[in-house]
Amino acid sequence: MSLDLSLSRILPRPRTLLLSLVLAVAGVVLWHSTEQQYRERLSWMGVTEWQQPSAQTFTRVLRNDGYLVGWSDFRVGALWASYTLQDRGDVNIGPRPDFDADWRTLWPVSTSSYSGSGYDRGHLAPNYAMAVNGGEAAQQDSFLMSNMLPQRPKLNRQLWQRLEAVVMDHFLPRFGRLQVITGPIYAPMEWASVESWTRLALDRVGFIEIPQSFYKIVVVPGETPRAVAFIMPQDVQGDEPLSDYLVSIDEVERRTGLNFMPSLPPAVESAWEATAGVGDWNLSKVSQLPARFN
DNA sequence: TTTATTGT
Repeated sequence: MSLDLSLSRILPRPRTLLLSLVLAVAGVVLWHSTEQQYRERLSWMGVTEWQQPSAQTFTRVLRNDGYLVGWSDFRVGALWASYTLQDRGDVNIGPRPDFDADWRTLWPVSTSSYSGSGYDRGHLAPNYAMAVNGGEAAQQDSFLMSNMLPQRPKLNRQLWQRLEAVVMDHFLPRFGRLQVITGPIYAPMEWASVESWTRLALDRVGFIEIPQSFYKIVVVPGETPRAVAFIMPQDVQGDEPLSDYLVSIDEVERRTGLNFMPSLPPAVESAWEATAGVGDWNLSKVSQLPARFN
């Protein structure tokens, strides 16, 4: 008896091969369209893009319960977090969960990576907003380390906390629905400067690059959408008026290189170009509200 | 605890 090792015995029959291919393609198409639907639900008018894509700007979109994160393997940190909020009235939220490592980042960012650094683990998509809007699963996901960036305590616990509280306590009840995009701004990289390289190599918490400042964009979806944006630096006292940090969305795009809400009609976008705070946000009323913690 | 770390 001889052993038949000819290819025809090993390879599937042409018909089987074709069927497998068709199923594989159908699977990919289905997965892609499902993933698109998830992403669109969490980001009104399109997922954040780069103005000029390059190897350095490579971003992976991590989908979570309640929010999306654009993860940069180059910075070892998120470049943006995006979520939509719906006013749900008074909701009791569960206890504050523990921080959790996220294996998808590939880089080892553990829950103790920030220890002794002098920086807080600052949420991009906030615990409270995620808990109210998306329930327990979203709240738990908001504690993934991929949703954290190094923030100075006075920024995280005071100025930034006040901004997050205003979004939930004033903007959301008033407008009913919001699109929020938030993330870091890094010092511009000058390729010819030794200082720039030194900072890139050393100004880190573990592997994570330390941002210079943070932005938050808040939009009321609609045909003539309102928009407001802030950029807040690391070094603040915490009790400054929020309105001191008002910027236009265009300014945030210039400083990040990102293109937010890429599907917006050009007319709407150009209306936002130079204006900080399109429409009335009643900032004078909320700008000086105190921090919850001191 | 609508933010967190430190230290016990």
